[in-house]
Amino acid sequence: MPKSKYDKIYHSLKTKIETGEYAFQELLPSENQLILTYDCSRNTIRRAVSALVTDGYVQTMQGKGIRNIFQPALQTSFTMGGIESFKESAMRNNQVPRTEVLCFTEINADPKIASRTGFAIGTDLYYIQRLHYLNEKALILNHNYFLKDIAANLTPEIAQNSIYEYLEQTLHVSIVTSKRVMTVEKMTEIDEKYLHLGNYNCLAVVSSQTYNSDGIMFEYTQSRHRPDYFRFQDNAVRKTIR
Amino acid sequence: MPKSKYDKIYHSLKTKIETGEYAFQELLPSENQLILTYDCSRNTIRRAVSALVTDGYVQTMQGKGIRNIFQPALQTSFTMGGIESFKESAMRNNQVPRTEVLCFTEINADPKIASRTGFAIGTDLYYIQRLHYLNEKALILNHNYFLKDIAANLTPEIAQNSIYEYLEQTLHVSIVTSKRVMTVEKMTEIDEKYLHLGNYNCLAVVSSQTYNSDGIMFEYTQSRHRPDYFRFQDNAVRKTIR
DNA sequence: GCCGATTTGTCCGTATGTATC
DNA sequence: CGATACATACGGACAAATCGG
Repeated sequence: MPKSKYDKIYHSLKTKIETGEYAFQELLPSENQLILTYDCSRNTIRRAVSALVTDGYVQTMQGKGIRNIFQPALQTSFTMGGIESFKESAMRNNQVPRTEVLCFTEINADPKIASRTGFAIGTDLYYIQRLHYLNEKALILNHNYFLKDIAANLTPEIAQNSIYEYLEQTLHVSIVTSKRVMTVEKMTEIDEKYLHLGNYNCLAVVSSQTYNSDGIMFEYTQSRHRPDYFRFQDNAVRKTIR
Repeated sequence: MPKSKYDKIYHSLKTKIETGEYAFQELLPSENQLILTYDCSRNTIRRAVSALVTDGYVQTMQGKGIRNIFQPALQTSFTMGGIESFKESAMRNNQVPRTEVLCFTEINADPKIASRTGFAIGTDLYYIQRLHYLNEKALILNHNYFLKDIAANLTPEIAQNSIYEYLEQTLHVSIVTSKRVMTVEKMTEIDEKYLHLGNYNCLAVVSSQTYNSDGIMFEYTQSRHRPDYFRFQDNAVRKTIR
C-alpha cells in the first residue's frame, strides 16, 4: 500500500511518541531538525505535525516548539474521533469481536423512515439489525440502513463479518465523511432483551450519516451502546474568539 | 481583531454556504476560480477549504471539485466538536443562559482528586460547582477544578458570568486543546436534586482536561448533562486503511 | 479506448511575520 | 538585540482522478 510522504512522517512520529521516545511534556525536535531527519520540505513536516495536533498527541507553540502531550492512559478508548468499523475498533484494542445478525431485510423508505434517516422517500434500502459482542459480552445494538444501489448484493454473511470491509475492498466504495450525533435515550424492550442493561434505564445512542466519495449519503446507522461500556473520546482545539 | 487571510476566506465561504448561496450537493467554484475571487495563492484557498472539510461543510473530490454537504437542520446542536464556554454555546443558539454558583472553594489535590483529575498531588486548586440554566431550565451540573496558579484571583462573581471570558480577556491565558471523554453514568443524589431528571436514572457526562499554550493542564471539568437535552455533534473523516 | 482539459492531491523552495528566549 | 521557533503566504512543479470529445 503506497503511503504519501507526510503520512509516513506522521506515523513515524506517532510511533515514537507512543513508545515513549519523547517524554510527556518534552519538546520534539524543531521543524528544521525534522526537515533534516526526514529529508523533506517544511510544508510536509508541518502537515504531519498538524495531524498529530488534531489527534491530541502534541501541541505547537509559536517561538517555543512542539510539545508532547500524549498520555497513554487516556488515549485508549473504544469509540474514537475517526470513522472505524466495529471490527477495526476491536482489533485496535486487541479484543475479540463477534457479530450476530438479528435481522436482515430489504425495505423501501416510507415517510417515517425517510425523516429519521435522511434518505429520500421511496429509496430502496437494506435494513440490518446487528448485535456486537466484545469478549462474548453484548455491547452494541446496531440498526443499519444502507442504500441498496451503493451497497449492492449485501448478504447476512457479509453483515456478520464486516460491511465496511466489503464496501471498501470488494465494491471499492470509499467512505469519506460521517456526521454523527450522540444522545442518551431511554431503553426500549428490544434494547433490554439483547443488552441486559441491569438497573440502567437508558443508553448511549450514536446516530450517523455516512457519505461516499461521490457525496452520496449511503448509510444511516443508529448504534445503541450499553452505558457502562460506552466511552467516546475526542480532542478539541479552541478557535480564537473574534 | 486581525484575522489571517485564510481565516477570512474560511469565514466568507462558510457564510455563503450557511446562507444557501451554494445549494446542497452543488459544487463550489474550483480552487483556481477561488484564487481569482480572493486574490491569493492556492495554498491559502486549500487551507480554508480544508477547515470547511473538518467542519463537515464540504467534501473535496479529486478530479471533480468541492461539494457542499451542509444541511442546516443537522448542524444545530448545543455541544459541538470545538471548545466553547456555556455562555458562547447559548449565544450561538440564541438562547438565554444563566449560571448559579453552588459552591466556590479552594482545595488542595489529595490522592483521590489527583487521580480523578490528572493534577499532581498537593496542587492548589479552585473547586467550583455550577448549575447552568438555559431559558430557566437547569440543564448542566458542572464540577470545575482550576489550577490556582493559572486562574489567579477567581471569584464567585466571575464564575457566575464566564470563567473563560476572564481567563482569556483579563488574564490573557490562551486556551488551546482539550481532551474530552464522554460517558453515561448513573445519577447521584446531587444530580437529582438540581437537575430533576424525572424517570431517567442516568445522565451524559463529559470529562475534559484543558491545556493552555504553555502545555500546562490548568482545568479539569466534569459536566453532567440532563440526558433529554444532551446532544453532541461531530464530523468524522475516514482515514484510509493501510 | 484514448487524449487533452480540468480539478484536486502532494511536494518543494522561498520570503516574511511574530513569539520566545 | 539577535538567534531560534512556529505561522502565514506566495509561487511553481508534477501526480492522480475525472470528464468530455
